[in-house]
Amino acid sequence: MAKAHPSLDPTELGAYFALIEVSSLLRHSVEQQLREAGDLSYVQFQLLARLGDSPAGSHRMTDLADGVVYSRSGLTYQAQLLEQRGLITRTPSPNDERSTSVSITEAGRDVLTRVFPGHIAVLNELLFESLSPADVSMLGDVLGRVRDHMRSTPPRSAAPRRRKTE
Amino acid sequence: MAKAHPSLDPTELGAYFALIEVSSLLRHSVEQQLREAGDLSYVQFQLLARLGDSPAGSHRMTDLADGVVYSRSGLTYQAQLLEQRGLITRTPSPNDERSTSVSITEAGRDVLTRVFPGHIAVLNELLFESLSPADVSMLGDVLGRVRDHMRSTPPRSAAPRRRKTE
DNA sequence: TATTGTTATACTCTATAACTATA
DNA sequence: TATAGTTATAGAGTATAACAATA
Repeated sequence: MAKAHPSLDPTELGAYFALIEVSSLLRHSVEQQLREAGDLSYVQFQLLARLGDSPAGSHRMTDLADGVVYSRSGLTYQAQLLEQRGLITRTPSPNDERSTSVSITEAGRDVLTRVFPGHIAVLNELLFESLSPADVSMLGDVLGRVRDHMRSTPPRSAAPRRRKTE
Repeated sequence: MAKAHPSLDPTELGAYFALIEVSSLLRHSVEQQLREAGDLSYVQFQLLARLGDSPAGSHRMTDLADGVVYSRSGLTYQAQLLEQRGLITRTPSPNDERSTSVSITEAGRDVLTRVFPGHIAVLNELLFESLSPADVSMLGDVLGRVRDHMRSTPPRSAAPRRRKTE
């Protein structure tokens, strides 16, 4: 809920600005690296990484859209691009014919492998270099809590899709 | 898979993922609010807010581009939109005829005033509600340090990112 | 009827390069 | 020559709504 009179104290303002600025700069650098190293947009990278992390190497479209904060049509668009490049495959799900099962291919894994080192290098350079292990730990803890809170808060405006438990 | 590469420990990975996810979700909600409340993109809001914060209510284009992490042409585009709506004015700088001085108008301040409450409400709802004052303080401190570090490294002008010293 | 996903479409945003003008 | 800014352009990405197919 919102406070009675909306205002932020300087500490909150500072945290907000820092968060926005850091994430913008980081995102920008990372996107550049991904584009150069593997001709991937950040969303495409996220999709591949998520599939690569999955034990089965596959997910349903809806699960992917949920994880990446996307409209389903946007996800379809990105999936088409990845499929055209042979980095993923899409097949109807056996259990539920409505669903599409998305799987990462060997070529997809290769691209991930090619892209990871530079990706990590950017993160180390920009994000972790100026932080102590304790800083990193706290950051993950605090932001993790925020994320859980955000995920549990239903979006205020039209979002007719429900999230399913994995 | 290659394993001789620098990798991230689970803590770092968690912090990174949380940062990306939180900033994405926050950005998404904030953009929606700004669009609904004042028909502003986030960049336009940033520009107006920056001008509104300035004592003189004006800045040079270059300073604005610097602050918002933008290409100059992108800034020109956004400034045109804001000027068409009468929210800012652009005039040649007196001292240096090459420069353009951008000023916020009364209408621009009105839009900011109209948009702020909802903006802050979203921040409170999504970001601050799940955090203690100490968390907020720590977040601002740590991310502030990261930002300073990022800012002190060469901007994303041209040079492709390399791991090794040049 | 509700859900999953695709398509059609229209639009916003962003970056690069060429350009003008001032310093 | 270098800097400040604009323009022209072109492409990528996104969301909305209509649609088809399955549950």
